[in-house]
Amino acid sequence: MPRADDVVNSVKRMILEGVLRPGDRLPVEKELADSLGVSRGSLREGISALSMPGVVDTRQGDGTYITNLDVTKPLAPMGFVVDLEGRGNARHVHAVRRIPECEAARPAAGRITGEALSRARALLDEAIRIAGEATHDHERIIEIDIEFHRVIAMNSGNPVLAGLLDAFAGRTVRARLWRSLHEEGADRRTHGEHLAIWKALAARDPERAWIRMANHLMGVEESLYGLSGDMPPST
Amino acid sequence: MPRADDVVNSVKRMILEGVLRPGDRLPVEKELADSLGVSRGSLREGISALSMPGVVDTRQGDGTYITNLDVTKPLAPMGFVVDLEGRGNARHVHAVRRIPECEAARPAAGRITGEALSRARALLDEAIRIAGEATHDHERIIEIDIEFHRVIAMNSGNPVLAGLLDAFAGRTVRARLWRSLHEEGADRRTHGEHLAIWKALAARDPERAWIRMANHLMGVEESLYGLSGDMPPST
DNA sequence: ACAGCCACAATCATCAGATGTATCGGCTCC
DNA sequence: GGAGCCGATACATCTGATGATTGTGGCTGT
Repeated sequence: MPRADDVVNSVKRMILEGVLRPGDRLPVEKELADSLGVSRGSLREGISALSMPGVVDTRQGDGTYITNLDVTKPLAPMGFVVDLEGRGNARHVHAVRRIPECEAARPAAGRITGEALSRARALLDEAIRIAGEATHDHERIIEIDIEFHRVIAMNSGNPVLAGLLDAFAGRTVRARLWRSLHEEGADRRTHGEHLAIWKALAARDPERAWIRMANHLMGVEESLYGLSGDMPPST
Repeated sequence: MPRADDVVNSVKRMILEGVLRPGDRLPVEKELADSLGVSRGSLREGISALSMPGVVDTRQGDGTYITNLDVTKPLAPMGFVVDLEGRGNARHVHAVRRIPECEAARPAAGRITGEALSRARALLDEAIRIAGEATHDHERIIEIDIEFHRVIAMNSGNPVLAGLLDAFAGRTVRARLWRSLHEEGADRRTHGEHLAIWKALAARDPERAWIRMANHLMGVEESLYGLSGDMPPST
Protein backbone atom coordinates (compact mmCIF):
# COMPACT_ATOMS: atom_id res chain seq x y z
CA MET A 1 0.00 0.00 0.00
CA PRO A 2 1.34 3.43 -0.94
CA ARG A 3 2.65 5.51 1.93
CA ALA A 4 0.26 8.31 1.07
CA ASP A 5 -2.65 5.96 1.68
CA ASP A 6 -1.20 5.18 5.06
CA VAL A 7 -1.32 8.86 5.83
CA VAL A 8 -4.92 9.14 4.69
CA ASN A 9 -6.02 6.19 6.75
CA SER A 10 -4.06 7.24 9.79
CA VAL A 11 -5.54 10.71 9.80
CA LYS A 12 -9.00 9.31 9.20
CA ARG A 13 -8.58 6.94 12.11
CA MET A 14 -7.33 9.70 14.34
CA ILE A 15 -10.44 11.65 13.53
CA LEU A 16 -12.74 8.69 14.11
CA GLU A 17 -11.06 7.97 17.45
CA GLY A 18 -11.49 11.54 18.53
CA VAL A 19 -7.77 12.24 18.76
CA LEU A 20 -8.33 14.93 16.17
CA ARG A 21 -11.52 16.91 16.21
CA PRO A 22 -13.03 19.49 13.85
CA GLY A 23 -11.17 22.74 14.16
CA ASP A 24 -8.04 21.14 15.54
CA ARG A 25 -4.73 21.90 13.97
CA LEU A 26 -2.62 19.02 12.76
CA PRO A 27 0.96 18.69 13.98
CA VAL A 28 3.60 20.38 11.89
CA GLU A 29 4.48 18.56 8.67
CA LYS A 30 7.90 17.45 9.81
CA GLU A 31 6.62 16.21 13.13
CA LEU A 32 3.57 14.39 11.74
CA ALA A 33 5.69 12.86 9.01
CA ASP A 34 8.14 11.50 11.55
CA SER A 35 5.42 10.15 13.80
CA LEU A 36 3.86 8.32 10.85
CA GLY A 37 7.21 7.13 9.60
CA VAL A 38 7.01 8.77 6.18
CA SER A 39 8.79 11.60 4.44
CA ARG A 40 7.33 15.06 4.15
CA GLY A 41 6.63 14.45 0.47
CA SER A 42 4.49 11.41 1.09
CA LEU A 43 2.77 13.15 3.95
CA ARG A 44 1.87 16.05 1.73
CA GLU A 45 0.46 13.68 -0.88
CA GLY A 46 -1.82 12.19 1.74
CA ILE A 47 -2.90 15.54 3.10
CA SER A 48 -3.54 16.74 -0.42
CA ALA A 49 -5.81 13.76 -1.01
CA LEU A 50 -7.70 14.54 2.18
CA SER A 51 -8.18 18.15 1.22
CA MET A 52 -9.96 17.28 -2.02
CA PRO A 53 -13.17 16.05 -0.34
CA GLY A 54 -12.74 18.81 2.22
CA VAL A 55 -11.70 16.78 5.22
CA VAL A 56 -8.80 19.07 6.01
CA ASP A 57 -7.94 22.61 5.06
CA THR A 58 -4.36 23.81 4.91
CA ARG A 59 -3.27 27.41 4.92
CA GLN A 60 0.23 28.48 4.10
CA GLY A 61 2.09 30.12 6.90
CA ASP A 62 -0.46 28.95 9.41
CA GLY A 63 -1.13 25.23 9.52
CA THR A 64 -3.44 22.43 8.51
CA TYR A 65 -6.82 22.16 10.20
CA ILE A 66 -9.58 19.60 10.42
CA THR A 67 -12.62 21.19 8.84
CA ASN A 68 -16.08 21.28 10.27
CA LEU A 69 -16.95 18.00 8.68
CA ASP A 70 -20.25 18.01 6.93
CA VAL A 71 -21.69 15.81 4.25
CA THR A 72 -21.89 18.62 1.75
CA LYS A 73 -18.17 18.82 1.02
CA PRO A 74 -17.69 15.37 -0.51
CA LEU A 75 -20.49 16.21 -2.91
CA ALA A 76 -18.42 18.88 -4.60
CA PRO A 77 -16.12 16.53 -6.54
CA MET A 78 -19.24 14.90 -7.92
CA GLY A 79 -19.93 18.05 -9.86
CA PHE A 80 -17.01 17.28 -12.11
CA VAL A 81 -18.32 13.87 -13.04
CA VAL A 82 -21.74 15.31 -13.67
CA ASP A 83 -20.20 17.94 -15.94
CA LEU A 84 -18.48 15.18 -17.80
CA GLU A 85 -21.61 13.08 -18.00
CA GLY A 86 -23.36 16.10 -19.44
CA ARG A 87 -21.37 15.84 -22.64
CA GLY A 88 -23.17 12.76 -23.83
CA ASN A 89 -26.05 12.41 -21.44
CA ALA A 90 -27.16 15.98 -21.05
CA ARG A 91 -30.80 15.08 -21.38
CA HIS A 92 -30.58 12.50 -18.65
CA VAL A 93 -28.69 14.88 -16.43
CA HIS A 94 -31.36 17.52 -16.78
CA ALA A 95 -34.09 15.00 -16.16
CA VAL A 96 -32.40 13.95 -12.95
CA ARG A 97 -31.75 17.49 -11.88
CA ARG A 98 -35.40 18.37 -12.12
CA ILE A 99 -36.37 15.90 -9.42
CA PRO A 100 -34.48 17.22 -6.40
CA GLU A 101 -34.79 20.77 -7.62
CA CYS A 102 -38.56 20.55 -7.39
CA GLU A 103 -38.43 18.80 -4.07
CA ALA A 104 -36.25 21.58 -2.74
CA ALA A 105 -38.68 24.26 -3.80
CA ARG A 106 -41.49 22.72 -1.80
CA PRO A 107 -40.08 22.98 1.72
CA ALA A 108 -38.31 26.19 0.79
CA ALA A 109 -41.67 27.88 0.39
CA GLY A 110 -42.46 27.12 3.99
CA ARG A 111 -39.21 28.17 5.58
CA ILE A 112 -37.47 30.70 3.38
CA THR A 113 -36.34 33.78 5.26
CA GLY A 114 -37.45 37.26 4.36
CA GLU A 115 -33.87 38.18 3.67
CA ALA A 116 -33.42 35.33 1.19
CA LEU A 117 -36.69 36.28 -0.45
CA SER A 118 -35.46 39.82 -0.96
CA ARG A 119 -32.18 38.59 -2.31
CA ALA A 120 -33.93 36.31 -4.80
CA ARG A 121 -36.10 39.16 -5.94
CA ALA A 122 -33.11 41.43 -6.41
CA LEU A 123 -31.50 38.80 -8.58
CA LEU A 124 -34.55 38.56 -10.80
CA ASP A 125 -34.76 42.32 -11.11
CA GLU A 126 -31.16 42.48 -12.17
CA ALA A 127 -31.71 39.73 -14.72
CA ILE A 128 -34.57 41.45 -16.46
CA ARG A 129 -32.63 44.70 -16.46
CA ILE A 130 -29.65 43.05 -18.14
CA ALA A 131 -31.91 41.31 -20.64
CA GLY A 132 -33.14 44.70 -21.70
CA GLU A 133 -29.71 46.16 -22.19
CA ALA A 134 -27.93 46.20 -25.49
CA THR A 135 -24.78 44.56 -24.15
CA HIS A 136 -26.73 41.62 -22.83
CA ASP A 137 -24.13 40.26 -20.45
CA HIS A 138 -24.64 36.59 -20.98
CA GLU A 139 -22.23 35.42 -18.31
CA ARG A 140 -23.89 37.51 -15.68
CA ILE A 141 -27.30 36.10 -16.59
CA ILE A 142 -25.98 32.61 -16.04
CA GLU A 143 -24.52 33.67 -12.71
CA ILE A 144 -27.86 35.04 -11.63
CA ASP A 145 -29.70 31.92 -12.72
CA ILE A 146 -27.36 29.74 -10.71
CA GLU A 147 -27.61 31.99 -7.69
CA PHE A 148 -31.40 32.15 -7.81
CA HIS A 149 -31.72 28.39 -7.75
CA ARG A 150 -29.08 28.16 -5.08
CA VAL A 151 -30.93 30.48 -2.76
CA ILE A 152 -33.93 28.19 -3.01
CA ALA A 153 -31.88 25.06 -2.44
CA MET A 154 -30.18 26.54 0.58
CA ASN A 155 -33.55 27.32 2.11
CA SER A 156 -34.85 23.80 1.70
CA GLY A 157 -33.57 22.95 5.15
CA ASN A 158 -31.50 20.06 3.89
CA PRO A 159 -27.83 20.83 3.28
CA VAL A 160 -27.27 17.56 1.46
CA LEU A 161 -29.99 18.45 -0.99
CA ALA A 162 -28.38 21.83 -1.54
CA GLY A 163 -25.02 20.19 -2.14
CA LEU A 164 -26.48 17.72 -4.57
CA LEU A 165 -28.03 20.51 -6.58
CA ASP A 166 -24.77 22.37 -6.64
CA ALA A 167 -23.26 19.33 -8.26
CA PHE A 168 -26.04 18.77 -10.74
CA ALA A 169 -26.66 22.34 -11.70
CA GLY A 170 -23.14 23.68 -11.62
CA ARG A 171 -21.48 26.14 -13.85
CA THR A 172 -20.58 23.86 -16.75
CA VAL A 173 -23.95 22.18 -17.04
CA ARG A 174 -25.70 25.50 -16.80
CA ALA A 175 -23.46 27.21 -19.31
CA ARG A 176 -24.16 24.54 -21.90
CA LEU A 177 -27.84 24.86 -21.19
CA TRP A 178 -27.98 28.60 -21.55
CA ARG A 179 -25.97 28.68 -24.70
CA SER A 180 -28.68 26.98 -26.65
CA LEU A 181 -31.44 28.54 -24.62
CA HIS A 182 -30.30 32.04 -25.28
CA GLU A 183 -30.19 31.51 -28.99
CA GLU A 184 -33.93 31.22 -28.94
CA GLY A 185 -34.20 34.45 -27.05
CA ALA A 186 -35.77 32.59 -24.18
CA ASP A 187 -34.47 35.06 -21.63
CA ARG A 188 -37.81 36.70 -21.13
CA ARG A 189 -39.80 33.51 -20.90
CA THR A 190 -37.33 32.19 -18.34
CA HIS A 191 -37.68 35.36 -16.34
CA GLY A 192 -41.42 34.97 -16.27
CA GLU A 193 -41.11 31.45 -14.96
CA HIS A 194 -38.61 32.50 -12.34
CA LEU A 195 -40.94 35.22 -11.22
CA ALA A 196 -43.78 32.73 -10.88
CA ILE A 197 -41.58 30.61 -8.64
CA TRP A 198 -40.67 33.64 -6.58
CA LYS A 199 -44.29 34.59 -6.11
CA ALA A 200 -45.13 31.10 -4.90
CA LEU A 201 -42.29 31.30 -2.41
CA ALA A 202 -43.36 34.71 -1.25
CA ALA A 203 -46.88 33.39 -0.80
CA ARG A 204 -45.45 30.55 1.30
CA ASP A 205 -47.29 28.09 -0.86
CA PRO A 206 -45.29 24.82 -1.11
CA GLU A 207 -47.48 23.08 -3.66
CA ARG A 208 -47.51 26.13 -5.90
CA ALA A 209 -43.76 26.48 -5.63
CA TRP A 210 -43.33 22.85 -6.60
CA ILE A 211 -45.52 23.22 -9.67
CA ARG A 212 -43.90 26.45 -10.80
CA MET A 213 -40.47 24.94 -10.46
CA ALA A 214 -41.46 21.76 -12.28
CA ASN A 215 -43.03 23.80 -15.05
CA HIS A 216 -39.92 25.93 -15.36
CA LEU A 217 -37.46 23.07 -15.64
CA MET A 218 -39.72 21.04 -17.87
CA GLY A 219 -39.98 24.03 -20.18
CA VAL A 220 -36.24 24.32 -20.32
CA GLU A 221 -35.86 20.65 -21.12
CA GLU A 222 -38.45 20.79 -23.86
CA SER A 223 -36.91 23.77 -25.55
CA LEU A 224 -33.65 21.86 -25.59
CA TYR A 225 -34.74 18.42 -26.64
CA GLY A 226 -38.32 18.72 -27.69
CA LEU A 227 -41.03 16.56 -26.25
CA SER A 228 -39.96 12.98 -26.51
CA GLY A 229 -41.87 10.29 -24.72
CA ASP A 230 -38.73 8.31 -24.37
CA MET A 231 -37.25 8.02 -20.97
CA PRO A 232 -37.51 10.98 -18.65
CA PRO A 233 -38.84 9.91 -15.26
CA SER A 234 -42.12 11.68 -15.10
CA THR A 235 -42.77 13.93 -12.16
CA MET B 1 -3.30 29.24 -5.79
CA PRO B 2 -1.24 26.21 -4.83
CA ARG B 3 0.56 24.49 -7.67
CA ALA B 4 -1.14 21.21 -6.82
CA ASP B 5 -4.50 22.83 -7.50
CA ASP B 6 -3.22 23.93 -10.87
CA VAL B 7 -2.46 20.32 -11.61
CA VAL B 8 -5.91 19.21 -10.52
CA ASN B 9 -7.63 21.82 -12.62
CA SER B 10 -5.45 21.23 -15.63
CA VAL B 11 -6.09 17.52 -15.65
CA LYS B 12 -9.78 18.07 -15.10
CA ARG B 13 -9.89 20.47 -17.99
CA MET B 14 -8.00 18.09 -20.22
CA ILE B 15 -10.59 15.46 -19.44
CA LEU B 16 -13.51 17.80 -20.03
CA GLU B 17 -12.02 18.91 -23.33
CA GLY B 18 -11.60 15.34 -24.42
CA VAL B 19 -7.82 15.52 -24.63
CA LEU B 20 -7.76 12.77 -22.05
CA ARG B 21 -10.41 10.11 -22.12
CA PRO B 22 -11.34 7.27 -19.75
CA GLY B 23 -8.77 4.53 -20.03
CA ASP B 24 -6.07 6.81 -21.38
CA ARG B 25 -2.69 6.87 -19.76
CA LEU B 26 -1.34 10.16 -18.52
CA PRO B 27 2.07 11.31 -19.72
CA VAL B 28 5.02 10.27 -17.58
CA GLU B 29 5.42 12.23 -14.36
CA LYS B 30 8.51 14.08 -15.44
CA GLU B 31 7.03 14.99 -18.77
CA LEU B 32 3.65 16.06 -17.44
CA ALA B 33 5.31 18.03 -14.67
CA ASP B 34 7.42 19.92 -17.18
CA SER B 35 4.50 20.62 -19.47
CA LEU B 36 2.53 22.05 -16.55
CA GLY B 37 5.51 23.95 -15.25
CA VAL B 38 5.62 22.32 -11.82
CA SER B 39 7.98 19.99 -10.04
CA ARG B 40 7.34 16.30 -9.77
CA GLY B 41 6.49 16.71 -6.09
CA SER B 42 3.70 19.17 -6.75
CA LEU B 43 2.48 17.09 -9.65
CA ARG B 44 2.22 14.06 -7.42
CA GLU B 45 0.26 16.03 -4.85
CA GLY B 46 -2.24 16.96 -7.49
CA ILE B 47 -2.51 13.46 -8.87
CA SER B 48 -2.91 12.15 -5.36
CA ALA B 49 -5.82 14.52 -4.82
CA LEU B 50 -7.41 13.32 -8.04
CA SER B 51 -7.05 9.70 -7.07
CA MET B 52 -9.03 10.12 -3.86
CA PRO B 53 -12.38 10.64 -5.57
CA GLY B 54 -11.36 8.04 -8.13
CA VAL B 55 -10.75 10.26 -11.13
CA VAL B 56 -7.40 8.67 -11.87
CA ASP B 57 -5.78 5.41 -10.90
CA THR B 58 -2.03 5.10 -10.69
CA ARG B 59 -0.10 1.84 -10.71
CA GLN B 60 3.54 1.62 -9.84
CA GLY B 61 5.77 0.51 -12.66
CA ASP B 62 3.00 1.01 -15.18
CA GLY B 63 1.50 4.47 -15.27
CA THR B 64 -1.43 6.66 -14.29
CA TYR B 65 -4.76 6.12 -16.02
CA ILE B 66 -8.02 7.97 -16.28
CA THR B 67 -10.67 5.75 -14.73
CA ASN B 68 -14.07 4.98 -16.13
CA LEU B 69 -15.70 7.94 -14.50
CA ASP B 70 -19.03 7.41 -12.86
CA VAL B 71 -20.96 9.31 -10.24
CA THR B 72 -20.36 6.63 -7.63
CA LYS B 73 -16.67 7.15 -7.09
CA PRO B 74 -16.59 10.77 -5.96
CA LEU B 75 -19.14 9.97 -3.30
CA ALA B 76 -17.07 7.26 -1.66
CA PRO B 77 -15.42 9.68 0.78
CA MET B 78 -18.87 10.63 1.97
CA GLY B 79 -19.14 7.30 3.73
CA PHE B 80 -16.42 8.45 6.05
CA VAL B 81 -18.14 11.69 6.92
CA VAL B 82 -21.44 9.91 7.44
CA ASP B 83 -19.77 7.44 9.76
CA LEU B 84 -18.30 10.30 11.66
CA GLU B 85 -20.94 12.87 12.15
CA GLY B 86 -23.56 10.16 12.29
CA ARG B 87 -27.17 10.90 12.96
CA GLY B 88 -27.61 14.51 11.93
CA ASN B 89 -26.02 14.18 8.54
CA ALA B 90 -27.22 10.66 7.94
CA ARG B 91 -30.81 11.78 8.26
CA HIS B 92 -30.29 14.38 5.60
CA VAL B 93 -28.65 11.86 3.33
CA HIS B 94 -31.53 9.49 3.71
CA ALA B 95 -34.09 12.17 3.11
CA VAL B 96 -32.36 13.10 -0.12
CA ARG B 97 -32.01 9.53 -1.22
CA ARG B 98 -35.73 8.95 -0.94
CA ILE B 99 -36.52 11.51 -3.62
CA PRO B 100 -34.79 10.05 -6.69
CA GLU B 101 -35.40 6.52 -5.49
CA CYS B 102 -39.14 7.05 -5.67
CA GLU B 103 -38.88 8.79 -9.00
CA ALA B 104 -36.95 5.84 -10.35
CA ALA B 105 -39.60 3.38 -9.26
CA ARG B 106 -42.27 5.15 -11.26
CA PRO B 107 -40.91 4.78 -14.77
CA ALA B 108 -39.42 1.41 -13.85
CA ALA B 109 -42.92 0.02 -13.45
CA GLY B 110 -43.65 0.85 -17.02
CA ARG B 111 -40.52 -0.48 -18.66
CA ILE B 112 -38.99 -3.15 -16.44
CA THR B 113 -38.13 -6.32 -18.32
CA GLY B 114 -39.50 -9.70 -17.41
CA GLU B 115 -36.01 -10.88 -16.74
CA ALA B 116 -35.32 -8.08 -14.26
CA LEU B 117 -38.63 -8.76 -12.61
CA SER B 118 -37.70 -12.40 -12.09
CA ARG B 119 -34.33 -11.44 -10.74
CA ALA B 120 -35.86 -9.02 -8.26
CA ARG B 121 -38.25 -11.71 -7.12
CA ALA B 122 -35.45 -14.19 -6.68
CA LEU B 123 -33.62 -11.69 -4.48
CA LEU B 124 -36.63 -11.22 -2.26
CA ASP B 125 -37.15 -14.96 -1.96
CA GLU B 126 -33.57 -15.39 -0.91
CA ALA B 127 -33.90 -12.61 1.64
CA ILE B 128 -36.89 -14.12 3.36
CA ARG B 129 -35.21 -17.50 3.37
CA ILE B 130 -32.12 -16.11 5.06
CA ALA B 131 -34.23 -14.20 7.55
CA GLY B 132 -35.75 -17.50 8.59
CA GLU B 133 -32.45 -19.22 9.09
CA ALA B 134 -30.69 -19.43 12.41
CA THR B 135 -27.46 -17.95 11.11
CA HIS B 136 -29.20 -14.84 9.85
CA ASP B 137 -26.50 -13.55 7.55
CA HIS B 138 -26.90 -9.80 7.94
CA GLU B 139 -24.26 -8.89 5.43
CA ARG B 140 -25.98 -10.92 2.75
CA ILE B 141 -29.30 -9.34 3.57
CA ILE B 142 -27.80 -5.92 3.09
CA GLU B 143 -26.30 -7.05 -0.22
CA ILE B 144 -29.68 -8.23 -1.37
CA ASP B 145 -31.34 -5.02 -0.30
CA ILE B 146 -28.83 -2.96 -2.26
CA GLU B 147 -29.19 -5.20 -5.29
CA PHE B 148 -32.98 -5.10 -5.22
CA HIS B 149 -32.99 -1.34 -5.30
CA ARG B 150 -30.34 -1.34 -7.97
CA VAL B 151 -32.40 -3.50 -10.29
CA ILE B 152 -35.19 -0.97 -10.06
CA ALA B 153 -32.88 1.98 -10.64
CA MET B 154 -31.35 0.35 -13.68
CA ASN B 155 -34.77 -0.13 -15.20
CA SER B 156 -35.76 3.49 -14.78
CA GLY B 157 -34.45 4.21 -18.26
CA ASN B 158 -32.12 6.91 -17.02
CA PRO B 159 -28.51 5.84 -16.53
CA VAL B 160 -27.60 9.03 -14.71
CA LEU B 161 -30.38 8.41 -12.23
CA ALA B 162 -29.14 4.87 -11.74
CA GLY B 163 -25.65 6.19 -11.10
CA LEU B 164 -26.87 8.73 -8.61
CA LEU B 165 -28.71 6.06 -6.67
CA ASP B 166 -25.71 3.81 -6.72
CA ALA B 167 -23.83 6.64 -5.11
CA PHE B 168 -26.43 7.46 -2.50
CA ALA B 169 -27.72 4.02 -1.72
CA GLY B 170 -24.57 2.05 -2.36
CA ARG B 171 -22.56 0.07 0.06
CA THR B 172 -20.22 2.79 1.30
CA VAL B 173 -22.89 5.18 2.40
CA ARG B 174 -25.47 2.71 3.49
CA ALA B 175 -23.81 -0.21 5.19
CA ARG B 176 -23.63 1.26 8.65
CA LEU B 177 -26.91 3.04 8.47
CA TRP B 178 -28.75 -0.17 7.93
CA ARG B 179 -26.95 -2.39 10.32
CA SER B 180 -28.87 -0.98 13.24
CA LEU B 181 -32.08 -1.41 11.35
CA HIS B 182 -31.57 -5.08 10.77
CA GLU B 183 -30.50 -5.58 14.33
CA GLU B 184 -33.95 -4.59 15.43
CA GLY B 185 -35.29 -7.56 13.58
CA ALA B 186 -37.04 -5.36 11.06
CA ASP B 187 -36.11 -7.81 8.34
CA ARG B 188 -39.61 -9.14 7.99
CA ARG B 189 -41.30 -5.80 7.81
CA THR B 190 -38.77 -4.69 5.24
CA HIS B 191 -39.43 -7.79 3.24
CA GLY B 192 -43.14 -7.10 3.22
CA GLU B 193 -42.55 -3.61 1.92
CA HIS B 194 -40.17 -4.85 -0.74
CA LEU B 195 -42.74 -7.37 -1.84
CA ALA B 196 -45.35 -4.64 -2.16
CA ILE B 197 -43.00 -2.72 -4.40
CA TRP B 198 -42.35 -5.79 -6.49
CA LYS B 199 -46.05 -6.45 -6.94
CA ALA B 200 -46.60 -2.91 -8.13
CA LEU B 201 -43.79 -3.33 -10.65
CA ALA B 202 -45.18 -6.67 -11.81
CA ALA B 203 -48.56 -5.04 -12.23
CA ARG B 204 -46.91 -2.32 -14.34
CA ASP B 205 -48.51 0.30 -12.16
CA PRO B 206 -46.25 3.37 -11.90
CA GLU B 207 -48.25 5.28 -9.33
CA ARG B 208 -48.54 2.25 -7.11
CA ALA B 209 -44.82 1.59 -7.40
CA TRP B 210 -44.08 5.16 -6.42
CA ILE B 211 -46.27 4.97 -3.35
CA ARG B 212 -44.92 1.62 -2.23
CA MET B 213 -41.38 2.82 -2.59
CA ALA B 214 -42.09 6.07 -0.75
CA ASN B 215 -43.78 4.16 2.03
CA HIS B 216 -40.88 1.77 2.31
CA LEU B 217 -38.17 4.40 2.55
CA MET B 218 -40.20 6.57 4.85
CA GLY B 219 -40.65 3.64 7.15
CA VAL B 220 -36.95 2.99 7.19
CA GLU B 221 -36.22 6.60 7.98
CA GLU B 222 -38.70 6.67 10.81
CA SER B 223 -37.39 3.56 12.46
CA LEU B 224 -33.91 5.06 12.30
CA TYR B 225 -34.55 8.61 13.36
CA GLY B 226 -38.09 8.71 14.61
CA LEU B 227 -40.71 11.05 13.29
CA SER B 228 -39.39 14.54 13.53
CA GLY B 229 -41.22 17.38 11.90
CA ASP B 230 -37.98 19.15 11.44
CA MET B 231 -36.60 19.38 7.96
CA PRO B 232 -37.11 16.46 5.61
CA PRO B 233 -38.34 17.68 2.24
CA SER B 234 -41.77 16.17 2.05
CA THR B 235 -42.59 13.95 -0.87
C1' DA C 1 -2.47 54.21 27.50
C1' DC C 2 -3.49 53.09 22.89
C1' DA C 3 -3.09 52.52 17.85
C1' DG C 4 -0.41 51.42 14.19
C1' DC C 5 3.81 49.67 12.17
C1' DC C 6 7.50 46.33 11.79
C1' DA C 7 10.55 42.53 12.26
C1' DC C 8 10.83 37.77 13.43
C1' DA C 9 9.63 33.13 13.88
C1' DA C 10 6.76 29.42 12.59
C1' DT C 11 4.66 26.97 8.89
C1' DC C 12 3.41 25.62 4.52
C1' DA C 13 4.96 25.61 -0.79
C1' DT C 14 8.05 24.17 -4.04
C1' DC C 15 11.98 22.56 -6.17
C1' DA C 16 16.08 19.44 -7.53
C1' DG C 17 18.43 15.18 -7.43
C1' DA C 18 19.17 10.47 -6.09
C1' DT C 19 17.73 5.84 -5.11
C1' DG C 20 14.37 1.98 -4.40
C1' DT C 21 10.73 -1.02 -6.44
C1' DA C 22 7.03 -2.87 -9.26
C1' DT C 23 5.43 -3.79 -14.06
C1' DC C 24 5.56 -4.94 -18.82
C1' DG C 25 7.37 -6.74 -22.99
C1' DG C 26 10.77 -8.83 -25.57
C1' DC C 27 14.40 -12.24 -25.76
C1' DT C 28 16.44 -16.53 -24.76
C1' DC C 29 16.58 -21.20 -23.81
C1' DC C 30 14.56 -25.51 -23.69
C1' DG D 1 5.81 -22.89 -28.96
C1' DG D 2 5.98 -21.95 -24.19
C1' DA D 3 8.21 -20.84 -19.71
C1' DG D 4 11.40 -18.10 -17.54
C1' DC D 5 14.89 -14.42 -17.42
C1' DC D 6 16.13 -9.56 -17.93
C1' DG D 7 16.32 -4.90 -18.86
C1' DA D 8 13.82 -0.61 -19.87
C1' DT D 9 10.26 2.11 -18.03
C1' DA D 10 7.49 4.31 -14.70
C1' DC D 11 5.97 5.17 -10.24
C1' DA D 12 7.44 5.49 -4.91
C1' DT D 13 10.04 7.57 -1.58
C1' DC D 14 13.57 10.09 0.75
C1' DT D 15 16.75 14.06 1.66
C1' DG D 16 18.02 18.76 1.93
C1' DA D 17 17.51 23.42 0.68
C1' DT D 18 15.06 27.67 -0.45
C1' DG D 19 10.92 30.74 -1.18
C1' DA D 20 6.37 32.67 0.35
C1' DT D 21 2.88 33.72 3.67
C1' DT D 22 0.89 34.35 8.01
C1' DG D 23 0.38 35.31 12.92
C1' DT D 24 2.46 37.42 16.80
C1' DG D 25 4.69 40.17 19.93
C1' DG D 26 7.34 44.14 20.61
C1' DC D 27 8.43 48.86 19.43
C1' DT D 28 7.28 53.51 18.49
C1' DG D 29 4.88 57.67 18.11
C1' DT D 30 1.14 60.34 19.75
